[in-house]
Amino acid sequence: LPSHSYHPTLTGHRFATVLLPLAIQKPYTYSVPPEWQKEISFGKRVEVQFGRNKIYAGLVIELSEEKPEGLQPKPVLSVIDKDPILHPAQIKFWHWIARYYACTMGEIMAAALPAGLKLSSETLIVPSPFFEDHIGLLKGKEFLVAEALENREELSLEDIQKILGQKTVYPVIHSLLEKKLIFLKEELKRSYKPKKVSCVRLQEPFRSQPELLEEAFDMLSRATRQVEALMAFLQLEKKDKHVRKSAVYQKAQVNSSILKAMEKKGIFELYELEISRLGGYEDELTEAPELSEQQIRALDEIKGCFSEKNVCLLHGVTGSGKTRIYMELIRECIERGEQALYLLPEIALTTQLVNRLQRIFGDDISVYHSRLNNSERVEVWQEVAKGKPLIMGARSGLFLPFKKLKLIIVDEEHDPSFKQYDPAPRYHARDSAIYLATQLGAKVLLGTATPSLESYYNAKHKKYGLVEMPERFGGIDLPEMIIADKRKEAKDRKMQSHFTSLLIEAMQEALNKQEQVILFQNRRGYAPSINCNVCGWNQQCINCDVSLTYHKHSQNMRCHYCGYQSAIPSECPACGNQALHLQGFGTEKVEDELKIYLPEARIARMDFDTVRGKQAYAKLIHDFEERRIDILVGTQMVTKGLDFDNVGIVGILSADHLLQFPDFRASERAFQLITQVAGRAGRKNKGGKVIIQAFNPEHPVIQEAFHYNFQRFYRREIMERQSFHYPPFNRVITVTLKHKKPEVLNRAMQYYHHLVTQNWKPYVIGPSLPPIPRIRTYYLLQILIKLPANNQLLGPVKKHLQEAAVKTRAEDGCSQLRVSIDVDPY
DNA sequence: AGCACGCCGACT
DNA sequence: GTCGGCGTGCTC
Repeated sequence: LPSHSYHPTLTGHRFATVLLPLAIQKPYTYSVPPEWQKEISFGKRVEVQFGRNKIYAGLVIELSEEKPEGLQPKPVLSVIDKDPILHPAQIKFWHWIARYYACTMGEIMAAALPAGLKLSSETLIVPSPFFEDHIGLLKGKEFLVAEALENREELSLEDIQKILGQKTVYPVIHSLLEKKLIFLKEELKRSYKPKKVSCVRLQEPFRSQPELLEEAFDMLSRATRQVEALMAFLQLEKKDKHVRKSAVYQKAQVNSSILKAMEKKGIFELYELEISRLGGYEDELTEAPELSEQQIRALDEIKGCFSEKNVCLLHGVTGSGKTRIYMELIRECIERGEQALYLLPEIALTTQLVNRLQRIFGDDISVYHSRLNNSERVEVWQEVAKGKPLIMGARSGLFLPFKKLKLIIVDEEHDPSFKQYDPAPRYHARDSAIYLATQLGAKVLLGTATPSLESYYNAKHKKYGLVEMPERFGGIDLPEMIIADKRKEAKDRKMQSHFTSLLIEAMQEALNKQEQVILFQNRRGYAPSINCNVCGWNQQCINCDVSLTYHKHSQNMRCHYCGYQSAIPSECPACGNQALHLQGFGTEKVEDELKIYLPEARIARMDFDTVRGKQAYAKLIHDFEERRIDILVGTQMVTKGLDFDNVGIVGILSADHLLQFPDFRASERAFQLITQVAGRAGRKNKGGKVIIQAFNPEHPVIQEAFHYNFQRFYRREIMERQSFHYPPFNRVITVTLKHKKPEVLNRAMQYYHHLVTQNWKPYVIGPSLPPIPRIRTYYLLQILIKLPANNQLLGPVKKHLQEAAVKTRAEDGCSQLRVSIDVDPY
């Protein structure tokens, strides 16, 4: 056939592959009606029907001319977005995550898009024109529904469930539909609405010809209030392009009827202005402080390294001023007209650091984290798409629709919260950032005082650049480390409950000098369990295989895995013994007992329980900054990125606990936590001290942290990893199967294991019971896959693991089985 | 995630 | 008999 055409033909895309905001395996294909073919494009959302009546906003990820075989595509109902909400690069990134982390595109869509962009319809029932004539004839449940409909105009399925007091509502609805008394209505819920304010401006000709205003004043000569309103407006207009109605009300003491009257006279015009929900930065901007010599050198080295490599690891001790270096790189990035992403562990975002950068970059920053509401997230999304220069975000910030992202900073690179555990996608933001950057031609800076073993290994082996900053900013010494031997003090009877005399005395001394104290204990609640010392009973959670933690403050027992709560047992239900005793200690107990030993100190606690409220975290930090708190007791929260001037003592109450996790990363975590929490001491003033309490002070990790000897820690730990075939030498994948019935789970695991070992026997370890074998009423079993790093088999293995999951679920009785695959389960 | 359909035990 | 709960399969 000739390639030219004699008649104009439709050149649009005729079929669209659409991702739906649902937990389903694959995308679906829809046809594109002619009227939408010009409008539709990659990355826009479309309104589509899925199933019998539901309507969703799906995302177009592919367009084609060919009709797919064996499908009868439904038509796209409309194109929702004027501009794409994503660029092709993002979808390419999603595809990579789906492959690498063995998850579905739908799961990524769920994680990536803010809720406000994931729309689905709600089914509503409304009365038909025949409704009135026939209600009289109805009886029973149909009558109840009809009666409610008479008063309410429309009912949701949930309403009907409530009216009938039962879950199944379809039989009743079908019967009413058949009798043609009702209609079903499906509408996409618009969850995001721009925020608007009412404004006032002059009507023409006054707006463009202010000299004519004389006439306006003449016209109003007898209406004094209106004259006042006009004068107020003219003053306000000098300061602000858009004058708000409310501002005029306030300034001229007038109300809406006056403005309406002036609108009729042709003077004012009222209009709605879309405004942002994201508060702008209002304070003065300041210059970043001078760079130190060390910082200048480090900056040079980083830039040198970026000329050859995409990734650079910045290893700088706590307080060396890494943030100042980020600022410089970000500034240069913004000056080139590019975008930068600053990734942080969630908890570090709500605080000091954001303010610090805002003082430099002002409104060039948007912040993206879990405390934003849905509308705010959509607005950040839109700002990023428009080219906002700097985004500070938690891990999900990676998914924002950047236009020209050229720099990603992963601060606190070692932090475990960069890895998402549940639900899928179980991705690591640091590793994903490196892929994304490579794809976009961007650079990645990993910053930390305690590099992860993987990153340091990669740097040592020249995969990443490596820049070291061994000194603190301003030549301040690293805080002095002191180990308090709990075993020895216990023997000498010098311990006061969980405090060594060394720690108590040091705290007392700090308080005398008006210095502040941070205490770290890695457990919340009062005591991790209550035990019977006769028969050994302790109270377990009804949903999980863990003991309940005693919370003194709220006077109950709680499960830290599912949130289950119960009363405090007064006696042992097994043997009737009334002398139950508390085992172990958490932050509540530390706080409580401090009040006894240091009664004059002002003590506050910072853990999951005290910072649940929206502002609680910020308030605690502020109070500590303002020195309204002397001693801050907390969990990991106190280790993350806090920067206080006046901390004289940091105490680690039980270093041994940190080493007890049943995980190959326990040592790494312990070293990082001790070093990080120690880094909170003496940041501005000299002479900060860190007191590490331990029963086993000789433990190599405690010794290495004590000597600030990262190198020795690294050498020892990397050898262990090598000899036990752990990362970075081997790749690890865990597969966890979950089911409510243990017998079904056992059978399913047997089959799954059988399928996997058929092909990959040498790499499979297990099945085994995980450390907590039952969580939230689900029984768990897992297998471990270990493969040499860079192994060609990695791809096929992951694919097979996914296929085996589908096959196992297809077995009799296994449809409720849940399979989670976790690649690099750090 | 819904929604339909089929199976099965509990009750009018 | 039939109502309602639950498991299973399918949706372009």
